[in-house]
Amino acid sequence: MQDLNPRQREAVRYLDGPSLVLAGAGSGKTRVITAKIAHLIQHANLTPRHIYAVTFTNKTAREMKTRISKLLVGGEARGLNVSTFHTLGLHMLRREHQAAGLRNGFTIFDEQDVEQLLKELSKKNDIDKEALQQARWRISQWKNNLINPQTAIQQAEDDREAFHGALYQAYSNALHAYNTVDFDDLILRPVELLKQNPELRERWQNQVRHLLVDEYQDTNGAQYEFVQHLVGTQARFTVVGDDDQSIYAWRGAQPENLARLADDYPHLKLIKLEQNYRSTGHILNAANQLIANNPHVFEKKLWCELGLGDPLKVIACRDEEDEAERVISELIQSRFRSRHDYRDYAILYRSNHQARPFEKALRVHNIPYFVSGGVAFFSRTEVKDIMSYLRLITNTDDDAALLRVINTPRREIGPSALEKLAHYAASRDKPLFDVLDEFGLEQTLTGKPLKRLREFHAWLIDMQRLAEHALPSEVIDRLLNDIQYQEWLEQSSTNDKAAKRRWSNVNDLVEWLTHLQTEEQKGESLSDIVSHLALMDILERQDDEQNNDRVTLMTLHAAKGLEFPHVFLTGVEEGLLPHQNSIDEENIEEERRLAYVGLTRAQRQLTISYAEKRRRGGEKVTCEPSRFLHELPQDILQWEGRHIETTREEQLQRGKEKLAGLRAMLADTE
DNA sequence: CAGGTCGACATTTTT
DNA sequence: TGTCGACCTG
Repeated sequence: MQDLNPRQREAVRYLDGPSLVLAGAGSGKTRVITAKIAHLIQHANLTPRHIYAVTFTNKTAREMKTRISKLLVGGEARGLNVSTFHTLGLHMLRREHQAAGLRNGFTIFDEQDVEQLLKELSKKNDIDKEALQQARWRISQWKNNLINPQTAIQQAEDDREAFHGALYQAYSNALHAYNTVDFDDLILRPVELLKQNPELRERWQNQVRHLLVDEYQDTNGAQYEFVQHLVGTQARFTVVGDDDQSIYAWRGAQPENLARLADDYPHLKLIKLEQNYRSTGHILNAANQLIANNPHVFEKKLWCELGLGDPLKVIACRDEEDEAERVISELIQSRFRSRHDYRDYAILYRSNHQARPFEKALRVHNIPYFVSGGVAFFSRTEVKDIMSYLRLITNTDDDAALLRVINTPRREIGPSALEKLAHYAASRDKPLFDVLDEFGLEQTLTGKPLKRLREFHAWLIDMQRLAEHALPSEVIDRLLNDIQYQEWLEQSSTNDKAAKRRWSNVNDLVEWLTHLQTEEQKGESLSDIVSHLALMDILERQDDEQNNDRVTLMTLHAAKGLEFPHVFLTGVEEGLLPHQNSIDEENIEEERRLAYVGLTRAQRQLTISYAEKRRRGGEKVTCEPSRFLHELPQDILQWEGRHIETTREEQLQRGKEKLAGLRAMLADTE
């Protein structure tokens, strides 16, 4: 408590009702949340298991957990619930699966499964990729607003909406048949349960005695209601957010939920945290001035006591390779000067593919690095293959998983056999797996294909039996061995290197799986682990392993909530940041917030870079420096490189500075 | 049914 | 860059 400023202390102590903490970047909001949890346990007599804290990423959830246990003595934090919205929803669905109409061991559909299924369902309509995306997006939007298929169909006003509605209906039916849920369901279904079932609602409201929500500006409509129903009329909650850091509107987040809260809870206590503890003055000024270009619901001005610090450096580069080279050499020099660790540096970018050149340059210079990017890992075919196998073992109704693995590695079960199988299963109104050993199947399938299908069925039954009593790690070992997956990778990959890399990805997966089974003392079942994996509750853990002195590479989205002494904000160009799509959709404000998030990650040193030419698709395109660059206070920018508007004075100045820098370095070595 | 080859392809952000 | 799909042949 002594470490907190008066505002923060107020936020921690306030227990009389609902409260909203408007926390600017670096204002110590995580500190407030963790301190409040400790306070609730130590001074408000709440048992940890009645306290729920919700964050948006698994990483922050984990971080919060460790910070709280450091704050509390011994096992005082035991039983505390810190998780993402989706994990909380999953836990609720698990516990209440009967009420939700789900069978035990239900699985989670990921983005690709969803897309595949929608494609299958809309096959006869012959729609292109674009239209498919649109349908998916529309359905997700409906779900985020708690609109069911019937209502969607009723409200449809044109043909397209009607089509989407019908697809939504068919999609929901299919998910039900497969005993699966999608990501949106993890919020939607719990809300429905709470809404429709008074007994269940009361039980949960009694369970959740205080709810804390981090990054509240990123909640969507369904999540808003989730919170509402969990806290009930008692409304004992603390939500923390910052409208300037709302960067997930594209995913259905409604930053207006912040304002809506004040309407729904008239007694809402509003507390603003405006002192920034993270960044030096120049960095903060730049961020403040940039974000001032956005309209604001809540006025807020960040200030700090850390002094002005170094000016911001801007590096103009020839192309993306040049950018990578210059950023890395800047990093090397800086590290040499300041004797910082590699872990003190972060390279941030708008989109994932920008990481490549940096990775290459870092490898050339032998600098350890870490790319934070969970999705990429899980969309790898080898990872998806194994995941699908595991899913199928825990839930044989999961047709999507079955279709993915039934002929991988090759089992000589081709499209025509599958076509017949699917047809037969549809006529029997049963999951694919269930009809594999039916006699009736012999009407349509004979000979080798039939034999193969039967073999597959028998093998899977075996695996299921094994899964019942063996450890998850034993199951996966047996699986990889039975299907000869390493050999399959070797022969299906284009070259040895790729095969090796893919096999090592599989091993990573296995490693995390074993990790989950041993570390989490709960003794997780295979099905628990499979859903954890689906929620990407792993991998992010990589960075807190032993040798974590590495440079961090990540997207701006992934960087939210983190801080680094030195930050490189790269690819600051029109079309990239702001992204072209956002320019087209005239959604510059969110991009500006994204840039704001990037700027405010830096503690001491901020370097901005952009390329004048960049490879886009096939050919090189000329790029303009981002408009956001012009919105920064120009007098604190220190340009370097081939800036078009460079005046002679600036050139001279730069020369001098370079010399001074070299001298400093020399002095350093002596 | 498997496997090879060729050519097109397109690259926002994540639970 | 490498990933995906279409197409053809054995």
